[in-house]
Amino acid sequence: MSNSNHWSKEETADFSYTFLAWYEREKRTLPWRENKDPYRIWVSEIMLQQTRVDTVIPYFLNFMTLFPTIKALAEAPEDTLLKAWEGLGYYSRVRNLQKSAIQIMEDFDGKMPQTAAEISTLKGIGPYTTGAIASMAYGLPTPAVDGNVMRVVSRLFEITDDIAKPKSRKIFEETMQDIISRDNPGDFNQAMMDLGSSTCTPKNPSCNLCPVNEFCQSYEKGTVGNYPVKSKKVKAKPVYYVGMIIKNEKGEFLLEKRPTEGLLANMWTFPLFPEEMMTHEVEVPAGGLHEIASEQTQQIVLKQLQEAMTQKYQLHPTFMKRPLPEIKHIFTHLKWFIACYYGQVDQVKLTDLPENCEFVHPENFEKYTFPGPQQKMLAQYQKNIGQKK
DNA sequence: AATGCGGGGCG
DNA sequence: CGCCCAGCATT
Repeated sequence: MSNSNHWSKEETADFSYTFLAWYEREKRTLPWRENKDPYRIWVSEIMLQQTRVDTVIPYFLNFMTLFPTIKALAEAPEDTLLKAWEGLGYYSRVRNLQKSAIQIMEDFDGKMPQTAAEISTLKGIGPYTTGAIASMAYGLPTPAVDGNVMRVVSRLFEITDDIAKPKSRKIFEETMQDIISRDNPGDFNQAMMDLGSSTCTPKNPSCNLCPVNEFCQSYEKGTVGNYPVKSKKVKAKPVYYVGMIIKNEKGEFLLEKRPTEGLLANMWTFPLFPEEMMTHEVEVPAGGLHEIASEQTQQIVLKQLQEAMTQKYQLHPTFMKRPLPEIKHIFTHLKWFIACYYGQVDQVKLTDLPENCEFVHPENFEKYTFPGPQQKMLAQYQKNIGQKK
């Protein structure tokens, strides 16, 4: 965890002085830095979300020509607006921008609200953008914590909180709250972001050129490379299954016990088959098996289901034509997608079932351990089929 | 806490 | 070419 006391008053003042002097010398000339017009700052900050400065500049200039005021933005026709954003991506940003402009016309008398609390009520403005506008336009000492700032601050104070976790943002906001310049919070925030993009870069930071390296704890210790701590979200690997929900004439369901080792060991599920076994002859839509449009393709899949059931269980179910909507279940390292087919069998001959399989009545399900995916399959069945007769 | 949104840069 | 990036809203 982070320490809560960072620098003495003197060190804090010393840092601000050095840092702001550097910013004054080195800051880039950008169209939205010409003045402190809150509208310009707002639009630029929205455009800069997930978008590089060089990309934003021409869009910003064009946007300001087309919609020079909040009122003009609020009244802009949808197609003109979208056209002005074309190519920037994340189009909900521009829709929210206009929603907020309308909100400002109606609730704030056409003037940008001037407190952090009010600014943050606007659509598309979260914690970062609130801090950016409040500090840059109104001189409020509000942190504006984005990825750059978390990186810089984590190195300055050797903060080990994982910046990939949403709740870590709070730690960095508190740290910024402690060190932000009360005299010039807007430039302080912008200096943080400039430093992060120019010098205190993710890879190969230019510490020897850094204006504040004498304040940097990780630089002093030679541990800059350890920061920020950022967990890689190990992408859960997708695995596709077909689930068989087989009911016999006594109302019992076929359950299968999983192997004694490995994932979900010894737990019970409806039989699961790797999807490829059913679909090696067909193309599966992105949304899963239940989105197969062609009757013919469905028939091929059904035929494969039949063969699989015969081979493994000596059962000959009558299947529904389409599977239930695909179920998702996320493990740490795997993401299961299961398309369940419901089928009925007449035969009650149990002798041919494999040893790890049983027909079980729902009354007795509580005696069996069901893992998450099985709970979801069961719920999906009950929702779609279990009710109706 | 996890996911979708859309481009661009990078290996 | 696929992988990763990162604020915000939504769920």
